[in-house]
Amino acid sequence: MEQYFVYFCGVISQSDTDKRDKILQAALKLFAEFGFHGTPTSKIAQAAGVANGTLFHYFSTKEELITSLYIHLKTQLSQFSAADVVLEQGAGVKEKSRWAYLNALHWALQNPDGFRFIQQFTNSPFLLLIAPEEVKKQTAPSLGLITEGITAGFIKPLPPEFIHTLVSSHIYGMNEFFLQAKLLPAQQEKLMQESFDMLWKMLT
Amino acid sequence: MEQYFVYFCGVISQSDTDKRDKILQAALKLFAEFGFHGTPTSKIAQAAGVANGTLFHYFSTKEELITSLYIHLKTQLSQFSAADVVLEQGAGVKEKSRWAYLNALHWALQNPDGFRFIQQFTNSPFLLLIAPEEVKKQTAPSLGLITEGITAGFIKPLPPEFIHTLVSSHIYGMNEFFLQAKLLPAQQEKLMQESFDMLWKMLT
Amino acid sequence: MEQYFVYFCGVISQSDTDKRDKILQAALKLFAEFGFHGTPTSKIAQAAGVANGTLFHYFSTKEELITSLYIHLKTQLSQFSAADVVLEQGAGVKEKSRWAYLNALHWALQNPDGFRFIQQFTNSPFLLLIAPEEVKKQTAPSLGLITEGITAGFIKPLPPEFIHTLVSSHIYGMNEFFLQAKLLPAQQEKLMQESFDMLWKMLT
Amino acid sequence: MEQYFVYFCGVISQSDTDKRDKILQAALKLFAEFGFHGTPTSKIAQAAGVANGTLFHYFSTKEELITSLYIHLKTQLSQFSAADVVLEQGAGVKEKSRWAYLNALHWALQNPDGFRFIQQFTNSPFLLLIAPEEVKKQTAPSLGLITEGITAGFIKPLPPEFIHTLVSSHIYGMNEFFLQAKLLPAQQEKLMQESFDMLWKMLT
DNA sequence: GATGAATGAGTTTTCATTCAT
DNA sequence: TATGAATGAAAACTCATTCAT
Repeated sequence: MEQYFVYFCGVISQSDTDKRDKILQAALKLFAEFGFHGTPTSKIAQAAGVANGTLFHYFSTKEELITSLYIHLKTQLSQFSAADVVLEQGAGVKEKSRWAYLNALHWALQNPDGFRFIQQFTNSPFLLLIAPEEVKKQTAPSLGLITEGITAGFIKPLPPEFIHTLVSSHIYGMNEFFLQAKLLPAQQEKLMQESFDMLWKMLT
Repeated sequence: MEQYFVYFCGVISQSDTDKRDKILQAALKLFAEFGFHGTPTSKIAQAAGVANGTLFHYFSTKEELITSLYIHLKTQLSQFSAADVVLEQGAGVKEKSRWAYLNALHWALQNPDGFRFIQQFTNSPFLLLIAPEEVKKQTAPSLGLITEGITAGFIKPLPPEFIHTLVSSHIYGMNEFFLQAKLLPAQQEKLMQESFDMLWKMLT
Repeated sequence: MEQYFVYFCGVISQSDTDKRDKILQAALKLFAEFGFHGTPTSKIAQAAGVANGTLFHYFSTKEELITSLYIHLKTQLSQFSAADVVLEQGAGVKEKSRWAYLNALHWALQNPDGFRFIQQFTNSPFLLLIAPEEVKKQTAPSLGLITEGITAGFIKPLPPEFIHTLVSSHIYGMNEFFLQAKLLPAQQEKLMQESFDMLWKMLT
Repeated sequence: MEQYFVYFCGVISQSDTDKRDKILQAALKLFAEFGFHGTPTSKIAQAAGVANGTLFHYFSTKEELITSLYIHLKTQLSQFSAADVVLEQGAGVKEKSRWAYLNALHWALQNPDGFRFIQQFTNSPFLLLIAPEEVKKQTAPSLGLITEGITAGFIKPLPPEFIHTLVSSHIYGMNEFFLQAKLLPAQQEKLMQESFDMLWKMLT
């Protein structure tokens, strides 16, 4: 389960320039704390240790920086969520769902800034700037699994998007609770498992 | 069930000045569309049909306007949610919960701008400006009902805050789905009822 | 020597309305602390316990309030300075000068806000708004005494305005020193007497 | 004696940026005429030939601009006053004092805007923003000379700060008179010399 | 006379973005 | 590529003044 502890910085870049990464990281940290409107680009550049103009060398607009960051994090989250599911091809729908669910929640807990940013973004007018195809790409694995579950007769025969929305907001709520309740790791893990059972009970 | 259709504007004022109301209404409409950072105070004043300075006569700060609006809407939502529950004292926990759940969802659907604003606010750094006691006041009825349900043995013996968070995010998700799916009223009502049953199944 | 302790409020009005006085008093106190640009008319009205608009009932402009206050205080100061001089008609020039000098200094120490305001005003562009005849009226007694001294051969045969300016700035400096040095009354009085002797030595 | 005629602009900058200087110069000219509250930053920027934002690139606040200008001018004045005094190490206390006195007065006459600004500033609430150590640094040379004079038995044994205050206000008064009397240079120079003798007579 | 809500021009300040180096 | 000084449009907020009551 060590993939949970992969450091954020290591995950976000790899291919691009060093500076681009530093900018994204700095932006994320500041956005999480002050919101994107409360964070001037100058502060981001400063925190990233680059010049003011350099930021605009990599992102032609503040808006582009924000949406880039969103797509990056959302992609990362959905990949992370689907990670082990892919590996355990032999597993049943329930087990695969449990993995996906727990992975997503773990990612959120490991990347509080990232998850917070995603929430902020989702509830902002910026969301409209994301191409629908991009959105689809990211929900596809989840919707696939749900469809599989419905077809196999495990999950209630309701629109997959509906189920997906319920699952997403359930994860959102769990994260919210964990952030505020500050449980011990063991308690947290136990409650996480139990919450999946509750969720599954609701959906089947 | 006609109280669901009370118009927002009628609900928000009554006691205060005319202009103060107009400002709040205008702010709500613009915030919902452009976000609060995307909405200059000058635009709000203009939309409200008052002078620029008048806005600051009623709200000494843009921030104060935003938080005032939030508290107003949140209070309205929680009162609306609890409305019939109070009346039906004889009802069982499940029925009272159903009422509270459906009421909240109805309010969200009747006041899409208001609900959208609440979401934006909740996910913004502004939330920290709200006194914790104010937050408690608003979640109290819901927590009371949950505690009652746990005591009576209906709801799982988990922390009431935990249950509350799950219920809230469930409502949040439902609203999200309805906003995007554009169902017929009848379908919507049916799915709403069914979703409560699912929720109840999960919690018991 | 009890005239030194005449209360300011008693001195400033007498004939006009109660409210006009309260406004002037409040203005003086606030101007002394925050400067006239740092003091909004609304604050003055508030401190005076009258409505915002009432201020403009008595003074059609903030500027008029400021200049009225200046003329009032300056008149008071010069009258106070000349007070005993008038009474002691038999005294010699030196003694009359000493009285005038000490009186002025006492007034400054009894009315620190007033003196501070006069200084601020004198060094501001507002000074240009005062009619030259008004200025002359106030310096007349002092200039008369100086001319008398020059004619009598006591004071150096230099332009009276020149002497007057030196005396004024001497008083200004003495006040400045007393304000900052916080001497005991007895020491203060002694130094005051000594400073007159120094001044007289310089001028003769 | 040609150093008296060094132009202000030449003195103020040298090391700093071009624009920073232009802003300070423009500010000085406008402040002298309209007072600092009567001078919007936009006008300063305009007069300096820079963009509005550029002013805030160099001075984060209007207040900072004002205090920077004050410290700059006050430093310049005290350096200028002490200039030749330092050179004439062999001279007696009286001659050194005469130089310092005349230098200060010459500076005031050469830099009427600067002196006027210093007066305005000194009589404004802004003065409190200046660190006491900064104030001390500037009065140190003068106090030193006075102390020397007292020790040597020339100047009356009174507190040096007291003497300093009297000298300062004497200079202030002289300047005031010269500004208003518009004498011929020769007359002015003669009166200046005479006024020093009068001052010295007073202090010894 | 007295009020105080309402006004809107004007002020300081911020900040995304550009561009010469 | 990278820089950071410079820009100027736009934002929040202030405040002297008016006027209907």
